[in-house]
Amino acid sequence: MGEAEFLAGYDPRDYPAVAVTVDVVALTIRAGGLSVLLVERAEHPFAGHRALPGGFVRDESPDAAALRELTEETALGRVHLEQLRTYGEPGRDPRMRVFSIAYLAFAPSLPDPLPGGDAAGAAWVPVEQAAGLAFDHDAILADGLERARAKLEYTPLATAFVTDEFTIAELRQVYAAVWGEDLHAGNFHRKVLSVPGFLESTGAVQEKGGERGGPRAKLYRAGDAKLLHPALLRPTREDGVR
Amino acid sequence: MGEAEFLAGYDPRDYPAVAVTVDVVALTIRAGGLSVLLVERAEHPFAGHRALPGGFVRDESPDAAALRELTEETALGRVHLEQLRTYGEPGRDPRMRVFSIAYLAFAPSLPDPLPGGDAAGAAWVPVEQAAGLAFDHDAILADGLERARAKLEYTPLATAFVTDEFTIAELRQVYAAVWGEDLHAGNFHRKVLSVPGFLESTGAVQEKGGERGGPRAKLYRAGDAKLLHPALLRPTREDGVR
DNA sequence: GTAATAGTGTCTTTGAGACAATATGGC
DNA sequence: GCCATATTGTCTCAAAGACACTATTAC
Repeated sequence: MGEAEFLAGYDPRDYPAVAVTVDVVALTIRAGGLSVLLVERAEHPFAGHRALPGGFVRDESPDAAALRELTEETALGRVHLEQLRTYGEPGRDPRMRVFSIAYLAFAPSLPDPLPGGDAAGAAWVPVEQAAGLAFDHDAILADGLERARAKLEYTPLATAFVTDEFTIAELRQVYAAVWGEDLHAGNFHRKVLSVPGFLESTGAVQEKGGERGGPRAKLYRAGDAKLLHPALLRPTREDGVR
Repeated sequence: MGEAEFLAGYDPRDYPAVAVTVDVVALTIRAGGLSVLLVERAEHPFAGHRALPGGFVRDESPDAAALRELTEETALGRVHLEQLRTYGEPGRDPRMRVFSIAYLAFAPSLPDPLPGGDAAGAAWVPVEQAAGLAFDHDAILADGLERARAKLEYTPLATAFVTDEFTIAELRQVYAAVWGEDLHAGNFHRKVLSVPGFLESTGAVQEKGGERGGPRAKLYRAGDAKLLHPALLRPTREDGVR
């Protein structure tokens, strides 16, 4: 049997029906805290519950589906999007077998969009208040947060949370918000500048100093490094995480 | 409409047919080199081509499906299995829309199984000879190798490649095989012993010294650390990977 | 005995982190 | 002037890596 005949005799309906969706953990920094984009579900199942934005994958790549779902909910500019992992336990959706390809998105802080998309009310919610989500979205969010915390260590992804030109203090606040720990300003300053390719000076300084005074900080752009060497390690948890 | 009526009126056949499979990048060390488990496809599409072992996900979790496909091809003992990522570009399988959840597996070196499973001939193939695979499996393999190399740095996963009790030299050969670089024996020895929870002494030594002489090495077991602190970093590529 | 290998010692360089000092600019 | 903040300086300690050395055992 050649491949042509094989394909002609092939009926996809012979296989049990499954669905594939994407769900997006979209993170941004708002008011100094890490926030996640959530929607309120209008339909069953879990009507009325909050959930991660997402939907069925159409005739498109999963990456494209994730970007489409994200821009349906909120107007994002530059956004970093990467695949997180896939969740497919039987029974995670009561309707049918659903596999969800989860994505992680980082976006610069947005003014205050509270986008009123077609899903009932999308909103940025501080991550510590995001619990009781629909389906297994609590677990997906937790995995996404852990991935984000780890990626800040050895990649320049913190720059995805800030505007094109930023100060080192703004970058430090990103690390502090994601890791949930304050970092020593002086040591952080010297360290990020010592990593080749992480930051690139614009030569300019801020228009004004801080709200309560202080010198005007220099402005930087993201450099061309894809990995940070040496890495910025998180302050040692009990050192020797068993 | 309540949830019960909703589910009653729900016909999965209303959705376009898609399939979900798992594909496994199973790695082991053989004759000092890193090898991957490949099968020869008996059926269209790509009949006669080599491919990663895999198959459809049944009424089971994706993790269980990956383990089942792996044990169908070869008798493995202890094996580490983790999800890699999901591949779902339209057109990656000519039959229908297929999403493949890829897994990464590490197994201790096996005597010489060349398992004769039901797929035509499964075999361990040195990774540098594994090219021209079916579907997008070349890319999946490349992603799996990169993940494996990175995970050796900050997790104790190298111990998944050796037997329960092992010498530090055996562990070093795992690193050398996966990273493709020789490591300094003395420094490696001191380093792995300095990482809390990585290795645990058994108190015993090898029965015999090396084939060409030398002292009998002490034996170790994997410790209880889940992360290595400090990490074992790869020898600096051009430092500052841009 | 010879050669290969396990394990240890030592030294240098780099980087992380604690802390201090200086300079700037909003109020 | 006052005070918060940006930036730089200094010191200490940990760790990576180069290299050398000793001890052990197969042949």
